[in-house]
Amino acid sequence: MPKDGTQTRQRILDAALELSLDRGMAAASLDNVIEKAGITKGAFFYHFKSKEALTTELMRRFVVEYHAMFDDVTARAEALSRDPLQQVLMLCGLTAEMYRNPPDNPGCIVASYCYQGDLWTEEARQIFETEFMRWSDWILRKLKLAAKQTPPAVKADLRQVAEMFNGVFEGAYILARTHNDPGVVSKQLLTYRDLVEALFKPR
Amino acid sequence: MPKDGTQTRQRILDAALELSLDRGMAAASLDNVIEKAGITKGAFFYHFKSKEALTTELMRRFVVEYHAMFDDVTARAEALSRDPLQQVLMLCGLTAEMYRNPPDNPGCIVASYCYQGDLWTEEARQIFETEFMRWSDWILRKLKLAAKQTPPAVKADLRQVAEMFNGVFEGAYILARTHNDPGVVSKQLLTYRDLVEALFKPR
DNA sequence: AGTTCAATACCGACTAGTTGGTATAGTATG
DNA sequence: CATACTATACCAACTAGTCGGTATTGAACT
Repeated sequence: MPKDGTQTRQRILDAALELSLDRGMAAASLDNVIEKAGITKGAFFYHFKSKEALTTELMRRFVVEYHAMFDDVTARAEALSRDPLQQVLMLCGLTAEMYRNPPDNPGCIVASYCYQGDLWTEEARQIFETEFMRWSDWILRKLKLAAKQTPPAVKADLRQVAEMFNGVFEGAYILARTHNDPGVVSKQLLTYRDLVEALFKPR
Repeated sequence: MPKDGTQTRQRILDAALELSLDRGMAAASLDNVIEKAGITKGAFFYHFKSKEALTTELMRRFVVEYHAMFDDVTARAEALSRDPLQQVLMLCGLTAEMYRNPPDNPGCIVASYCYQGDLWTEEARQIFETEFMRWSDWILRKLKLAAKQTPPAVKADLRQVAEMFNGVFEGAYILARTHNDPGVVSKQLLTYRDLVEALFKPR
């Protein structure tokens, strides 16, 4: 049986993720990655054929994880209630719950990558768009069902309301950095939930 | 008439802003800036003593402009209505109006800078935080007045609702990039307005 | 009027160090 | 014995920043 290299590979990806959220992969050098991962140049190029290969792999890993989180959270929300509005509110609550003990400097690689010039390829864009739409499409479907039960308090573009989930999420990461308070991520998510609830409050 | 260097200085700043929003200043090289500004190395270092000086100056210029925008928009909102809730709704509407014809690839240097490692100094953080709070504090003050007139439809943290304005704003820039649609910035701002309106809809 | 002078605005070659990437020889591990 | 590395040397391109020089200007002096 050959030596297991998956650990080293993960270490490289973890280091790259950290650097992505700190300074962005365009500004991070391979030496930075190598040092943080505690390996050598040879090991790096054994696992990745180029820096670009690393960045795309990092993106893919994020999508897989985020996708799994979506499956988990939506499944739990749908199991907890039959009411579509309640399901949306729970999606927000459950996601917020995951950020109750946030990392020191929370961030999202989508936000990082989209300000990274050449790294922000059309392919990367589409992958992230697809992932975002998985969330917003689910929310939109539920909101439309909710609107049938209770007409919204004001006329609002439900698609934009649904997409705002992702927007608030990404925006909250930025607020977390400007206010130096990782806690705002969950607080913003919960406040978004409250606003959606208000929109569908019977009158 | 003496030779005017302020034009060149502006060209450098404009080029740096564009590069900031494209790939971030940490990844942008001075050669990039120089080429985009159509000048030479000598000219650059005549106007700025270092790359860091450029980035801080860029930040300062942004704050001055954003500050002016705040003064303008809040003054107009307060002139158009005496009702605090209406003033908040108008702030959103007027800001959204400014993004009806958005640039090709809208972005914010706050979002860019906070993922720029060393460039994201404590000083920069505080400057941006102060600027964000100017907006959210104004909104919060108005929302508290509105809450006295009409109790909110749901119990919500008004401070978080106020801060969400900045969050939605920044988040919308990211959505604009992932969806490749500059129009979402104004749409998100208007949707935030609708949600705030729903929160204070009399029942 | 012409000459001198200094300040401003700018040019572009140069340097020391860093970048992503290659190469190669050797070592440890299952 | 293949896999998974370490260590080191190397490369061309690029990095931020320096430096000596130059062109243009207005004002002071003759």
